[in-house]
Formats: sequence, structure tokens, C-alpha cells
Amino acid sequence: MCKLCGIIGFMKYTKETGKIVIHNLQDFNIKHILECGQVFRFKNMGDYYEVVSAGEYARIFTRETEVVIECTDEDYFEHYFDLKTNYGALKTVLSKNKTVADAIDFGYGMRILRQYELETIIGFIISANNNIKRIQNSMHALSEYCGQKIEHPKFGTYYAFPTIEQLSKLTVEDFVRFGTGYRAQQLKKAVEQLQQFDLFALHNMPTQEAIKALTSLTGVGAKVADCILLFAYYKMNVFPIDTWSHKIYNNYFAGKNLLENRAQIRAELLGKFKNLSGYAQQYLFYFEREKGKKCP
DNA sequence: GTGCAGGTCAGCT
DNA sequence: AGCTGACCTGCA
Repeated sequence: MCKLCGIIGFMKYTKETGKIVIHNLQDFNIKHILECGQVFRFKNMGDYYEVVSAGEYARIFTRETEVVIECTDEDYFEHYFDLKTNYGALKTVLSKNKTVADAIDFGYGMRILRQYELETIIGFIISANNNIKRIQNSMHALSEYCGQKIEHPKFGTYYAFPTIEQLSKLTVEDFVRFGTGYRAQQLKKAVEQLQQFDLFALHNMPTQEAIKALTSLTGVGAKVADCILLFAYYKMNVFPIDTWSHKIYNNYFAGKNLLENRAQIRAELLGKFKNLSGYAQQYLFYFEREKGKKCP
């Protein structure tokens, strides 16, 4: 949006064919963006990260003063990485809360992605009571088994996420083979239901209505629906409650009024953060999950 | 060996 | 409505 306006805090980046260069490291940290738990189809390659979304590929690396995104379609990834949103301003508002301010200091440069809808739904059905490494493995296995194989002159071979037609040919046994365990049955059913489902319509639907539509899918409960709406539909008036955000509420926001019911916790946090809830949740989630990990 | 991981669903009161 | 237990599987 504001490439040349010069106002401090706005994202500064330049686009050219097959490439985006970001000059504002404070608002774009690829590690925090990809490893904060919102996306599963990426790999840390050491010198760079690679991301596949739908059928598009991006290779991202950080230099001293800039981030370079080499990709198959710069318009696609400008949208995917939500480069037109002013995170500087957002972070100023969110930092009024001390806990969120700490989380933002830790996870600076994190951004909410605009992911491919079908891929996000499948990914978060797999995510239930699961760990991130295994979710990633399942998503990669699924893509390599039935997604379109793409041979790119610059980026080499990669696999698109399968279309709904390709997914519909899979059996329960196939899903088991991808390591999805007892979620295989749910995935098979959900794919059947998704064939009669207008994924694009959810973009123009009020959040409550969209939640109702998504939770009609097998394997999609309240928490997974919130994740799908946040990470694929960019709806910020949701607050996914899982084991982490549950702990976060009781540790930092509950005072002496501890809660155990997830719907209640969600209502409290939504009341607090309103239409910025999605951002707040993701900074808090990443902070709480990472700070507990062992230091080298 | 045991416990846990970004929960959901069925089957109970 | 609200609560409880079962549930694949890989990794610490």
C-alpha cells in the first residue's frame, strides 16, 4: 500500500517479477511467522525457509537489512503474507496490555497469514490432539501422494496441495498411511462434505454464521473452526481456545476467578480484545509455547 | 515404560 | 445443556 509514503511503521517493500523485498525487519520475521503454529506446509532449509501454499512456492531468506521472498507469484505472496496491513500500528494498540506487549516483544515480526482455505481446513482437522511435527509430516505426505507435481526451472520439484477432486479419491486407509491416526475417518467424511461446500462464501459471512457452517464438518469443533477462520479467512473476532490459551487465560487474565470452560474463556478474551482478538491470541500462543522450551 | 501433543465426538446425566 | 472417556501415533 504505502511503499513510498515514508510514514514510520508502515510496511516498506518493493515488488518485482518473481520477487518481493521487504525493508522493514521489525514487522516481518519469517521464523516467527512460520513457526508460530499457524501453518504446516513449510520447511526450514537452513539458509532459507520454503513455503508451499496451494500450488505456489516461495523461498524466503533474511539479509542484514532486508528480507527477500523469491516466489512463483509475487501478487499471491503479497496477499499471503498480508503485506498491506500496518502491523506497526496494530502492535501499538495491542501493547496497551502488558502481557500482550511482552508477547509482541518476543514474537516481533509475526504476521497472520491468508492461507488457502481447503488446506487450512484439512491441516487443522489433523491438528486435533496432535503435535506440530506429526501434522507437518501428514500434510507433506498427503501432498506428495496426490497433489500436482510441479517442476519449476528455478525452485525444482514441489507438490501443490491437492484439490478437493484429488482428495475425494483417497480412502480411509490412505489417510491412515499419512499418519493421521484416528482422524482418518473424520478426514474422509469431511472431504465428502466439502464437495458440496462453498469455501469462498465464508469470506463474506458473519463470523457466527461461518462458525456454524464449519462446525457442520466432521472433525471441526469450536477450536478448529476458530483456527480456520483466523488463518484462512482473516477473521480477527475469534479466539481459538486450546491447552495453551486456556493456561494463558488462567495465568494472566483470570485474576482469582479461574475458569475451566473453554467457551467461557473464549467469551472473556473476546470481550477484552474484540476485533483484534486473532492477533492477540497468536502472539500470546507463540510466546507461551516457546518460553517453556529448553534453552540451548 | 509413560505421558503428551494447537480437540472432537459419542454417550452419559 | 454440561461433563467424561476414548482415541492413532511418534517422540521425549
